[in-house]
Amino acid sequence: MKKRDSIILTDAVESLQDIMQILSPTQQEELRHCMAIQTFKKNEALYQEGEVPQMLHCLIHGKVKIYKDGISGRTQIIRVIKPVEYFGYRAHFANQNYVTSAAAFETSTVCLIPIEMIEKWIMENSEFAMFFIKLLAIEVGNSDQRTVNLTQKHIRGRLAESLIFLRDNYGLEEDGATLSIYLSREDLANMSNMTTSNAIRTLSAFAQEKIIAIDGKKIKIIDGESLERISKIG
Amino acid sequence: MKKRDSIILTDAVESLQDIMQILSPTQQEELRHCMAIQTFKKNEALYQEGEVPQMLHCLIHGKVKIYKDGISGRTQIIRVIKPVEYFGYRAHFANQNYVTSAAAFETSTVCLIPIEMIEKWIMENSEFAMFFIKLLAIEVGNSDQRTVNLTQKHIRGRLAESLIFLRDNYGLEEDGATLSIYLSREDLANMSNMTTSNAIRTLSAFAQEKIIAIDGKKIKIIDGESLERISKIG
DNA sequence: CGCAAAACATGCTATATAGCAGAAAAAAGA
DNA sequence: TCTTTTTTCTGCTATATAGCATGTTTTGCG
Repeated sequence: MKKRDSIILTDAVESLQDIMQILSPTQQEELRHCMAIQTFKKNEALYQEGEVPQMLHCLIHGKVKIYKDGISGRTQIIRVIKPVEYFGYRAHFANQNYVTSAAAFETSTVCLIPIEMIEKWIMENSEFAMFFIKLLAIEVGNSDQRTVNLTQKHIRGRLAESLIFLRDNYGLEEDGATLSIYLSREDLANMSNMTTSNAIRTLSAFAQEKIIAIDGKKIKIIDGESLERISKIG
Repeated sequence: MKKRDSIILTDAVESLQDIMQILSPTQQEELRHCMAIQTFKKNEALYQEGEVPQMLHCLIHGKVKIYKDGISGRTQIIRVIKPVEYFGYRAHFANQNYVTSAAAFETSTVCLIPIEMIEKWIMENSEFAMFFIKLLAIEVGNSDQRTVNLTQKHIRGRLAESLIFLRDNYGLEEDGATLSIYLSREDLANMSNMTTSNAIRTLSAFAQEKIIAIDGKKIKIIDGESLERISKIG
């Protein structure tokens, strides 16, 4: 058990290369001492809307969704996380409680770092500060783009876009065509701002048009160009 | 002319208090030397999607919209700026060209600061860095909330929300009821993710229900509570 | 393994919102 | 001031998408 933990920790430290490189030797040492590893099962919540943000999260293994529960039981998936990405720190810097929730799509390993330490290093280390400015700046741009896509594109365009995004973000399996993430129709709907029925229907339509092939939750992209075209024209 | 300019400059320096306070005396001096003032007429563009970001903008007087042109001629107003707020810097830190455009709702005075100077001061001054981390962190939260509101609320809810937002952001006139910003129905529609026709129709409906009173572009909020309720339930 | 629960599929209906046309009013410009 | 252009308004129609019901398949669990 002890051995297994330390292997995971070594793993984690390796994953944190991007910020490790920026930190000073002293800060690196501090990080090694304050970080913790936690594993979440499929569908388990990492944090929930309303809670006080205390940890910066860094995804080491697995897949995570960030979502908001909205009007009348509808959920919007705001962002999906892949290794190695940072999340769960924004609310702290905005002096807010979490306004989103996070849950694991599948078994996921997360490295947790106390947010006060992050803040401390930001104040000590301007490159470290710039690292987070960059992350946030990119995120604002993505969020604005998402707003326009979700509001202006039609159902087919939105679903096509989600499929393309999943391909580009999580990649494909060895066959070079099957999405390497297996989402429920509901999750796909919640990413694409539509009802589950419509996600099912539209997915079937794409399959009938030979743009994709579906085998349960497995989705194979057959005609990526058509998908791009559908996504682009809306 | 020279005198008028310097009065405006003094004005601007006063408006920049929040960042002036954070900067060191040397940096303050640098800021005074590199800043410029520019005035934009109603509907004039401050910058456009695709351009290279070179200046941080700070609105001194007036009202500005940040928007994105989307599918088939539709426009989404992403954010509206009031004095004294900073904008136009995000793209630089994300290493992108502008992905949004900015234009003046009405005659507006803007203070322009070279973005390289901002970056320099961020690297020199951790409090200054933290200032921008906070701005961006708040902006990501707003953007995520906007996504859910625009996608999940119905037309009445979205318009009600826009009206409330305009009241809270730009305030009311002396009568304590009239919005102090006069927007076209089209701008109102572009804020609320609907067609101009529907903005007009829904506005008329609100007027008929005695929730607001309309006199051309003047909008008077009569029943703020109803508006809040309509906005909340979607 | 067998059962219950969840997820998926399909068809039908209801409805919110877009789109368009034509007129009136307001604003801009000459 | 008169003319032209833009904006606002109203009504009608078209359509995209939600909502619901029902059956089937898959998944999870005791």
